[in-house]
This record gives sequence, C-alpha cells and structure tokens, in this order.
Amino acid sequence: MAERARTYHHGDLRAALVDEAAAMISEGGAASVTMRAIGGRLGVSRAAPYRHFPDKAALLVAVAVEGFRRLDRRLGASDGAAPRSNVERLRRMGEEYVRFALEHPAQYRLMWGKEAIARQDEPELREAAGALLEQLVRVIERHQEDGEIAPGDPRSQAYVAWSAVHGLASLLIEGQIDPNVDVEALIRETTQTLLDGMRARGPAGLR
Amino acid sequence: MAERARTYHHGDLRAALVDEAAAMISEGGAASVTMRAIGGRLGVSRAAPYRHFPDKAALLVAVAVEGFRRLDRRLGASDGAAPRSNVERLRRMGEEYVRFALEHPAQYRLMWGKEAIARQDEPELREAAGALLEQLVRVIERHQEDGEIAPGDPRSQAYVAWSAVHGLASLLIEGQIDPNVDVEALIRETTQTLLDGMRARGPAGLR
DNA sequence: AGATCATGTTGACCGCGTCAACATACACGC
DNA sequence: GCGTGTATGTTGACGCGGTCAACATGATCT
Repeated sequence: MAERARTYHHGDLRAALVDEAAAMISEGGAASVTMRAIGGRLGVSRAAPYRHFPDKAALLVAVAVEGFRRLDRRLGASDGAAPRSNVERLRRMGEEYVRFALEHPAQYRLMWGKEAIARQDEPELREAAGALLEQLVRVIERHQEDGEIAPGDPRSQAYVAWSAVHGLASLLIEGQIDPNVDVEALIRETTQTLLDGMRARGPAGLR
Repeated sequence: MAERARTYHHGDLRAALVDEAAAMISEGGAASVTMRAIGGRLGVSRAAPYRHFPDKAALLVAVAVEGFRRLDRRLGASDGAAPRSNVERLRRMGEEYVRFALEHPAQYRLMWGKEAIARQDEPELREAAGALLEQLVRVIERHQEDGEIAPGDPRSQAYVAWSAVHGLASLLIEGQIDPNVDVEALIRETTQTLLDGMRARGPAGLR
C-alpha cells in the first residue's frame, strides 16, 4: 500500500473529497451525496469536509468544475484528432459532447443545473463554463473562414450549436427519449441537421 | 368571500396544494417548497398533504403534470393561430416553447429534471410528456406532406427539433447565456437554423 | 342516531447541514 | 531536539424538513 505523500492528517483530503463526491454522484445521483456519507467513505468525520469547503454547495461546485475541465479536454482532443475535413471535426465534437453527458449523467446535470448549486456567482464555475464556450467559438470562427459555415456572429452561432447538443444530451439523460430509438443514429441526425442549418443560410441577415 | 363548494374540511385541498406548490416554486424555486411551509400557507397542518399525496415527490409530480398540460395547450393554440405559411407555424411553435420555459423557469425545470422527481415511472408524467411529443410529431408529419420538411422518420426529426428548443430553453433558464445577448434574436436564430437544417437534407438516408 | 370512512392534527423520530468547542498533528523558529 | 502556533480533524448539539403513528373530527349512509 504505497502511501501517498500525506502532508497532514489525512493527506490531501480536499482532492479525495472531490473524487469521492464525484464517484458517489455517479453511483447514486447527487441526492446520495451527504456530508456524513462522504466522510464515512473516506474514514473521516462528518465535519471534516468543512475544513476544505465552506459548505456542501461549494464541494459540489468543485465536482462540477472538474467535470467542465474533463469535458473541455475531451472536446479539445476530439477536435485535434480527426484528420478529415473541418466539418467532420465539428461534427465529431458535437458527438463527443453528447457521449460525455451519457457517460457521466449525474455530473453533467450538476454542471448546468442551478438546483443543486444555488450560488451562480462562483467565479471558478463561470470560468470553466466560459472556457468551453470559447473553444466552441474558436472552432466555429475557423470554419467560417473556410466557408463551411455561414458568416455571422460566431458567438450566437455557438449558442445555437450548443443548444442542440445540450438539448439532446439533456433529453437522453433525463430519460425523455424512447429507449427503443438508436441513440447513436439520433446523435448523428442531430449533428447533421445542425450542420446543414449552419451552412445553408441564404441571405446573411435573414432574420 | 364566495366559499368554494367545500366537499370536506378544507374543500378540495388537493387542488389547492398543487396550485400553492406551483406558486411557491415560481417564487422561490423548488427548494423553497416544504411540506410545512405549504401547509402553513394554506392554513392546514404539515401532515395534511399526506392525505392527498403519498409523499412530497408525488406532489411535485402533480405540479409538473400541470405544467405539461399548460405547455401542451399553449403550443396547440400557437399552432392553430398563425395564419401564414406552414413553416411559419412550426417556427412559432418553437418560439412559444422557449418563451414558456422563460416565463416558468422553475416549473419547466421540474418538468424534465430527474433530481427532484426520482420516480420516473409516474404514468401521468409519461403520458403528459408523451402527448407533447405526439403533438410535435403530428405537426412535422403534416409539414412533411407539404414538402417543407425533408422526408424521414418524423419521430426522430421531432426529437431533433425538440432537442434544439429544449437546449436553448435550458441554457437560458440556467443562466448559461451571456445576459447581453438579445434573447429574442437568439430564439429566432435557433429556430431558423433548425428549420434550415430540417429542410436541406440532400440524400435521404445520409447517415 | 349510530357506524364508518375521509380528512385533518399533534407528537415523535430520524437524517441532514452546520456551527462551536475541543483535540491533535505538522511546521517552523530557537 | 523543543515549544508554539496554525492547519486539520472530532464530537456534541441545534434546527429544519420529511414522514409515520395515534388521535380527533367532520361528512356520509343506513
């Protein structure tokens, strides 16, 4: 049992708390995370977490932030990886986004929901979510230059694209979609429709 | 004070509970709804609601179901109303959907979230949500016949369309969209992109 | 009127988030 | 090495909220 470099009593309890909370969220949903239970699983007392987080919400925020970082890395990797056309890369990003949500449903829910995390002013959260959006905006700009995407404000186009994948991810996660449908096909159809819509656009302003 | 036809002690406590819970949700979010508070506001004791609902979740389910019905009626009205082209009607339905969510954010959240309502097997919920989807499918089928929309499984197209509007509604509700953007313009851009994408579609199957 | 069921009340329990008071271990200056 | 202070962890307690059981009361039916 190679002990970690335990700086203090427990040894990086803070990181352990975030990991354990994320694990519990995956296993039993956000509701299953209680300060007492998480302490128990880590062999500390119920109040120990309060030395690292002001309250439960702050701990959940940390879990959400970690989720954002993971998703950010994953989308970055998928963008860089695909060697084919540019549109193909954008498509793959969208698909990866939805897959991430399906693999980590409870954490994904936590990342966007205001319910569990009332405090919207968490700068770290804002920052992590903002980085994700920035990444999407940059990709869209790049593809606009290639003429793959209609000109226009890349930020609002990013919101449109994000809405589509986030909406699909949400519906799937919340069990709103008939379990008999082919999920992968639906993901492809959604990204395809989105890309078609972003390309088409005759007169610029239209409105 | 024209007393309602009070069948028993209170007089239709059940309906009053649903209304009051909906009001409290609008005012202070789902977290502000407690059995004690809701009882207090209606002048009954904390345990009175248990004569009408097995637990708190069931009461929230009733509120969600009521939300589904309202949204269903509203979309039906907006579909029937618009006298212009068929595409125009579909567009208006999408816009009305998002507006409903913006007007009743907490209730909308309750309608889809699995968090507050663990029991996914509520038949009433399933039914109400299903009716909404059916309405959308019918509209899409109708417009497919007109050639306004590419052929294909109307159900999966309905999911795609629903994803787009639900995603936008979610992001707006959860405060994920920069408050400086013109919300109405973003709604229009989203529905426009969606409609373009649903029309375009060269080879049918593509996949 | 009396029996019966529907509805509402009160008291109690337990789990949870959280704080205050207390305990301990590590870090640093001597 | 040795005290001392601070970071970290523990225990006890409080209040809130969901829920159940026992009890009370109003409506309904014969």
